Amino acid sequence: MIDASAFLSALIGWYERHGRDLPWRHTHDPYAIWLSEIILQQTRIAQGQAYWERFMQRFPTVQQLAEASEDEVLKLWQGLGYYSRARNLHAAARQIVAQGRFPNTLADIQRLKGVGPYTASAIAAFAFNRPAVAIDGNAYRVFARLMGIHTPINSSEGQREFRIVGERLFGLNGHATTITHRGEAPWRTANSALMDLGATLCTPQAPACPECPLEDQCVAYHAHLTDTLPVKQKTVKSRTRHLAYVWVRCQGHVALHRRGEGDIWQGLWEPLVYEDQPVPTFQGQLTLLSKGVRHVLTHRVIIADFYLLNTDKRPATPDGYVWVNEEEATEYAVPRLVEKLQEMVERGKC
DNA sequence: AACGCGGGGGT
DNA sequence: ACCCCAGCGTT
Repeated sequence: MIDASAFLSALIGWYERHGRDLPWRHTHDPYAIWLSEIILQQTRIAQGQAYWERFMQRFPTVQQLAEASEDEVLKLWQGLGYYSRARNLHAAARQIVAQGRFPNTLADIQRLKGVGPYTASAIAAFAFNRPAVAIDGNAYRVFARLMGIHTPINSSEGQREFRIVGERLFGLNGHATTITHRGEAPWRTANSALMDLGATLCTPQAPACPECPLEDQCVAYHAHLTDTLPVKQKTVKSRTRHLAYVWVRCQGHVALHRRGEGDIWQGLWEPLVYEDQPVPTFQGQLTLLSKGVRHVLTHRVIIADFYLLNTDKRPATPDGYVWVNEEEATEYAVPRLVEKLQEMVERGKC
């Protein structure tokens, strides 16, 4: 079995030549790194990078983020999905400011809202170069293949097992390595290298094993198991929901409401909505803009009809709706699906 | 342990 | 159609 020193030196040697150059690797600012980690949870770099840059520009410091309203943070987050990340990000910013400084130990970092085992380890390593192993989807894949582990990576048992394996491969279990990188502890580099190896070589499909510095040691490579590992537990199948949105335009205003807890898109805004029931008759002119718009979430498929209602008299709306100036409607954070509706309404004007 | 939570890209 | 992505919080 490969030991920590051999693993780390192979990994770091490869990274010196083939590692990715990413903007948040040019700083050790824990705020910038924390922000990148939250944005990149379950999110590809290609999708998240522009958001990181916009957040850093609008909120250069954690104090400025803490002073913002939650609505502004949600608006800046719009389109990125998993909106609880944005709400937790904002809450954690206020935690950090209340504490007076950014937490700098693994345990204290993980007490921040929205920061779990992976993100805490990543911040500890990237910001503070602490001895930690950040096990994300890339690391799970590398470890499963390298060590031939069949335990499902998304099971409790798997999480425990892979953490133990990662700590052993990094030499964090009392058997300290003497590996260093540029005269410093190797943890920042080792974690970057592990992710880059998983993202660019040890890919889910068609891994580039001949280019891998760990090929000789890799159980999956020798046993032809790269198509089998890692193992994941079955996922729940998605269900279909039917929605009808009505963009109610009345004297330059439109009715919006904020979605509540216990459902998708919590905290985001949307126009008048009907679920599993017909759209009633209104005074004024009701136009069907689009029928059966398909919108896919992780465990939901949403089929939506879009309507535009032009009327001179405000129809009765359920509690919680507010009438906002139509030009200002774009200031509200909305789900991507509602953004599509807004685009159709806007196009219809021309 | 199981489930809910977005949106986008690749094959 | 299915998989995956720098996962976390709740039940």
